Amino acid sequence: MLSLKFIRENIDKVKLSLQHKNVDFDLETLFSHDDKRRDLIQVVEQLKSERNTATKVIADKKKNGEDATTAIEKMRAVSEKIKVMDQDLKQIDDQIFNNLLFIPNVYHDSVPIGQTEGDNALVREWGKKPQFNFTPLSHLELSEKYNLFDFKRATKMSGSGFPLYRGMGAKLERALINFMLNFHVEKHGYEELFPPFLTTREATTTTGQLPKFQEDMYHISGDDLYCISTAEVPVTNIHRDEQLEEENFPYKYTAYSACFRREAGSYGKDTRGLLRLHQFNKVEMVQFVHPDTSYEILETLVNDAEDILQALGLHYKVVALCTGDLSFSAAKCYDIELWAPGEDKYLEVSSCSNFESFQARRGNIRFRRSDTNKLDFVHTLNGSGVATPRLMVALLETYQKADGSIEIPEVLVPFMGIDTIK
RNA sequence: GGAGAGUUGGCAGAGCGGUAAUGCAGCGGAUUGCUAAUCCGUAGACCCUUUAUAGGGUCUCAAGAGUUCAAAUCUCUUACUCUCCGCCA
Repeated sequence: MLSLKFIRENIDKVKLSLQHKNVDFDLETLFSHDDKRRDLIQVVEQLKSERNTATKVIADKKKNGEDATTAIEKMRAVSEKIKVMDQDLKQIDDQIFNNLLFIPNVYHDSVPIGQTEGDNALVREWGKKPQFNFTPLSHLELSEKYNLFDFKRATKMSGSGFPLYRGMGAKLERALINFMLNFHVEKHGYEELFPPFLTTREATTTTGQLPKFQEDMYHISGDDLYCISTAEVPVTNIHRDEQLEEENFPYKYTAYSACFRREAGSYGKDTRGLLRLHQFNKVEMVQFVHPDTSYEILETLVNDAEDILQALGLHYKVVALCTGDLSFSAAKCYDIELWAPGEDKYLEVSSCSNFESFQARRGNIRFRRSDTNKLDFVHTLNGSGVATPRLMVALLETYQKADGSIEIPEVLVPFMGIDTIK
């Protein structure tokens, strides 16, 4: 969420961001609500001030055994007025707050301008596309061979879009999760968390999934809980309504979670196998940092995700999202795309974003600045490190051999106990 | 699911209709050869005035609603915490 003050002071920036994110929003109405609110506050506070003085007078009179009836009668009318005005004020406050929740974050100056995916900027590539002296199979064909995934039977359980991993497929999935968690903890200094997978409406609003993207979330109506679409939701809320210590920056957390997405509106896109799912596994990194350093840290966060892919020896590219492709809450975002030889395309496996104070404001996550001694909002960052389904696809397709076997990358062998699937 | 107790400032803890004691910690200041001790100040959100410094006001005792001239205090609803019982991987 942006503050009204920020919006008023950076109106051009906000308008541009609305335009690039294709959001239709009436700022003028918002401002007029705010003006009305200020007027109301002035009047009602004047009345309250009167009441507070009168109340002391009444108390004194009663103490001295004098008659206070006239004063009480007078205050009765004032109190009635205050009551009505307070209700009006609350209504307008709610209205303003609810409007603010629908304004997207503004983008950072370094974000490339553009409308669609095609306008994203290539930042760097690592490794090369592997060469095969045979036609590489897709992950689905490999799965058929080794019975790694069972989509057909999964349908009996949950309908389409929910993967069932079997045998070596299940073990490899577990190995990937364990490998990534260990890596971030041991090599990158994150604290490991294992969070709840259902979150409250309030927690889900902090990170920006609600209220705007309600239709993308699975919702448990009986308890008003939401199935998390990423571990970002519970993990970011670990410090909601807290004041963090400046000397402890950056706060670094990594967490595995299952992720649930309804993917409303994307039917028919990438429906093959593991490419787009309603439930998948992901290891996430979340950081709470000092505002002055958040953009430097974003770079290191991307590197942390890249380290995983380098350790696994997979070719990828890093892309800076353009203004039009940027998500609602992000000020800047890098995507990492893995090469999948069997699919013959790059697959997005990670998004690393700086949200600046957008989420911190919604979740009231602050710290006291030593330079000004004032409270300020922290910056939050998060990145996938990384999502497993497409990682699994790229891995299987990259490491397949001419004899039909699949090599296990060295770093995963301790977790798998074997070095080849055959 | 049932019964009971509780939720007050960073922490501890009083107040139970007249508008938040006190202690500890942190921070700032004073004093002081140094340290310690002592003393003073000390929150946040919002609104107004002001070029600024600064000043004034309103609100905040888990959240919301109600009673009242006046609510931390009384009533109702909700959330959370603890204890016991039941159920349960």
